[in-house]
Amino acid sequence: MVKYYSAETKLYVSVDCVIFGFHQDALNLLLLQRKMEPARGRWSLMGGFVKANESVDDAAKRVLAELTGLENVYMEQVHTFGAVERDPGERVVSVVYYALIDIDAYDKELVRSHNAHWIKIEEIPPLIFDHEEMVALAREQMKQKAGREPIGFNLLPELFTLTRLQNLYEAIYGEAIDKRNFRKKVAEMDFIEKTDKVDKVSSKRGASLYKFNMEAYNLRKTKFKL
Amino acid sequence: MVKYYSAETKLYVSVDCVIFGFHQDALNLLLLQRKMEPARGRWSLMGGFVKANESVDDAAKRVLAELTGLENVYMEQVHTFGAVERDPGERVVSVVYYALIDIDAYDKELVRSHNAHWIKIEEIPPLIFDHEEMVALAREQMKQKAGREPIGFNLLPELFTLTRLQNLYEAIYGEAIDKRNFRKKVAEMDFIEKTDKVDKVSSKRGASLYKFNMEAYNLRKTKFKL
DNA sequence: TCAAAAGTGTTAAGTTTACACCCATGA
DNA sequence: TCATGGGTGTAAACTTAACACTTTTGA
Repeated sequence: MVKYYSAETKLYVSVDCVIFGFHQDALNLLLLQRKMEPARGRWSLMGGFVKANESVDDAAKRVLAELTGLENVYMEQVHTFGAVERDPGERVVSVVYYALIDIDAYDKELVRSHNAHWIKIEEIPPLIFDHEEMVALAREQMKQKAGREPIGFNLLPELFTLTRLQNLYEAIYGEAIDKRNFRKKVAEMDFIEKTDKVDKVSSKRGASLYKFNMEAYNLRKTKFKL
Repeated sequence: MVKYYSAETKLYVSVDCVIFGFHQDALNLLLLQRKMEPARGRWSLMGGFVKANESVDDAAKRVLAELTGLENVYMEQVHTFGAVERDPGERVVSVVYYALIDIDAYDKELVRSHNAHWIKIEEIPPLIFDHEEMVALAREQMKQKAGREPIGFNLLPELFTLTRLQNLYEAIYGEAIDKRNFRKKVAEMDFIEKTDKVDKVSSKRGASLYKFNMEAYNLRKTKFKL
């Protein structure tokens, strides 16, 4: 291969993942205590370096899979952090992604072996480097997107009650939502389908279980707004 | 310095700039015909490599200044493109930014010397690599942001008529706007200030010139929506 | 005198918000 | 039987959209 750019500098490129889960009516992040230098023992996002033969997106998927064992997870690129001194070890440019996962479906052994823990988003400890800024940006972007596109369902199991869906959106927005107004909107979105199954765990009376029908959503290019 | 990451691969990191201008009631992009390999002679965005001692943001500012002579330009990071084969020369990860500039205020000699030209956004020729995708993303992001924050003024000179401002937003949205509704909204934003100056160029009758008062906007944290 | 752009209010439609009670069930 | 969460409709406030004519002036 011809080397056109040989006069230029190469840099380390990493990915960092802001991994959202929904647990006990609160958003949680999967954070880990570093087992490597620099900053051993301190809290950080899950990250890793981009390799020569993989795309940046693939690196993010790989890093997420290394931690959770999950594939085909909903991920979005958030922002690239490129300050010279952001990593006190060496110069690293980091591309941040967020991932939305169903908190009941991941490889718990793998997560434990990485020294990772789910932490409520309001109780996040100080993070290394610029990771707090990454979290803040990812959270804001996820919030915006969740209001306009049906990505929140990635945080729920396939079947969910309307109360659970409402609690999810309350956690995302950080504010209470009126129950009747919320259900009115959901009722207008016919790709949020009522099943004939009933959840008897969360209440005595039982609540209908719903599911999100992605095909129906894509087909009719329906409006989404929650 | 301790080399923590020496087992990892380094990559070329570049920045590419989608440079918007507003000319003849249309959005324009500043594009150049490459004078270097690979893809010599074909149209592309202005780009450059990130150096070891500069942040990625600074690289974008430098690259923009190299082409236009302008500093303190409004810029936003858009997205990072990281496919392995995106640049057929060598592996390059590119961070894309957009810039909004007043099309009357730039160094025309510098632009000419780079073989760059303003091209109406509806008449953009085929671009190299993934640059068309970069333009599409930048345009969409700029459009979203322009509706919620007062960034459009960066595309205008300090003084402008309301008709010109409306034409700008029509170009950004790609659709006509009702004149009375538009002026009603503008009138409610007291940080868009009427001056006692009048523009006699665009009409015989003369139109009042307005200016955007950034301090007033920041101070009152006013709502913006156009 | 007329062409060309500036400027100006009102009404209808649609969207968003606020709000309170009955229902079904298991403990 | 009662405590708990499930489920339901309406009216007011606000926002957005549609729409047409008069004014000024230089050519």
